Amino acid sequence: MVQKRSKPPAAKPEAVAPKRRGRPRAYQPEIALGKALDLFRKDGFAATSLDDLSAATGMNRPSLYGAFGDKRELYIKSYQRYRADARAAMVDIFRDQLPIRQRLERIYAAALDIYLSGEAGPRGCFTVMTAASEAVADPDIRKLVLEGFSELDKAFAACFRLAKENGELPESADPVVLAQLASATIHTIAIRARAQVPRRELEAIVKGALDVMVPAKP
Amino acid sequence: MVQKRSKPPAAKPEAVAPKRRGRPRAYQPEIALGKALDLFRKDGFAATSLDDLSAATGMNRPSLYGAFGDKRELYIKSYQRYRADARAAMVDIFRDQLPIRQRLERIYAAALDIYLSGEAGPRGCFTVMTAASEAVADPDIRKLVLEGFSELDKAFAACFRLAKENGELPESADPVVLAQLASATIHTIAIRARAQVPRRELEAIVKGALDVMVPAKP
DNA sequence: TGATTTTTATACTGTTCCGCATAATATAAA
DNA sequence: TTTATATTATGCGGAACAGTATAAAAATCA
Repeated sequence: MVQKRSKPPAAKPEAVAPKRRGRPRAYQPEIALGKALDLFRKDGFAATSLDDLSAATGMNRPSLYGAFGDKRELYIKSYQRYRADARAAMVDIFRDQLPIRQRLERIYAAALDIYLSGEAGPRGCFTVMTAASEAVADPDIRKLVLEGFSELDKAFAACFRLAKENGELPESADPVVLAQLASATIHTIAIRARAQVPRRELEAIVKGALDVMVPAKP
Repeated sequence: MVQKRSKPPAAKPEAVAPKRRGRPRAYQPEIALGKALDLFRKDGFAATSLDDLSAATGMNRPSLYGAFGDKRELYIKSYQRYRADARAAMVDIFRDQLPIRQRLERIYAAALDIYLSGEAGPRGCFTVMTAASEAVADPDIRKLVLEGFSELDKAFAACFRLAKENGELPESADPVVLAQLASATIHTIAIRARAQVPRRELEAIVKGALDVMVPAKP
């Protein structure tokens, strides 16, 4: 692929009106992908049919194929969108300068918001759902899921490492071990959320875990 | 249902040869249920067809229906069998008198044996899998899953309570909070196992969690 | 032997599924 | 206008699916 097309003189970076050639799209890819993600999060891969996806996105099946590929590719793109959304919801918390306890509290609150959202009941964590289903037989999907786990572990470890440098944690604290506990807490509330354990109980689990991981401030 | 049948004088408790009336069964229900469980654990409810189940159990579909009911009932019976098996694998560990650290080590080792078993790769925890899929839309199944979570939480809490009584834990230790952490550790290794994280890494997670939950013995 | 009972074996029904082929439609370029 | 292009709309085809109806088989009982 040397030239993008024939004309566009490689000038403006696709400003506002790309002036596409044929019949205009009747859908917005980002919105449609969001709808697909909603469905997949609710019902999982196997129980979500292309007809369901077609109805939810407002796109008919050929358009779905044209835009996203087959069902598996759409699932993968939905999952990547989920990860991007989750990252976006967390990035401020990881960037702001905060005491470790507060930072963790905000992370878990944001996680619970994600896990408990959904019109037809809480939907849990899509990474966990995918690990429990498609990741077993599909190596590509498995790789993404492992990335998801690893990303979270590393983010938590960075938090604890920073807190230790700031003297918020005892010298004996091991950031990696604490990060694994923090991830485990994420996983347990994600799973329980999906079984419709009420938010109050999940918050109690988080509080108990925090009291063990970081010194509570009285 | 007043009388069981017509003849059997309510004497012997079904010794060995019940002398059933019609054509003898070509299958053993317990073995068939085990095969069904194996399949469900591997592929989940939606991705397991009755043809698959028929092939795995050696029973044709009408026999499956006669013995276990429809697919959903078979899934529920498989899940209950899973719980019974898991309980049986753990009961000794909970009964024996052991230092808390050793007891937990044995529990996690047994759990990993369950989660990592499977000819076609590790299959994780069926309770977690079910929570992630069927428990959302099916209240009966959800109830079973919540029971499963609760049973584990309570068993762990009993362990920690006993350890505290024995002076193995500081007075400040909260058995319920520790139990939630212990369950969280179960959940995280169950999920990661399903994504084929190697046993060594899972054991490292367990060790880290144990070092936080109970004093390591040097 | 013949009747009864229980299970197995075969095959059918209607539905749902995924993916695609074909045709219609709406835009830009010539 | 005409042509080229990109999308939408309709619907087909073959496979897989869950559940069941019907008939054959294998045992006990009379």
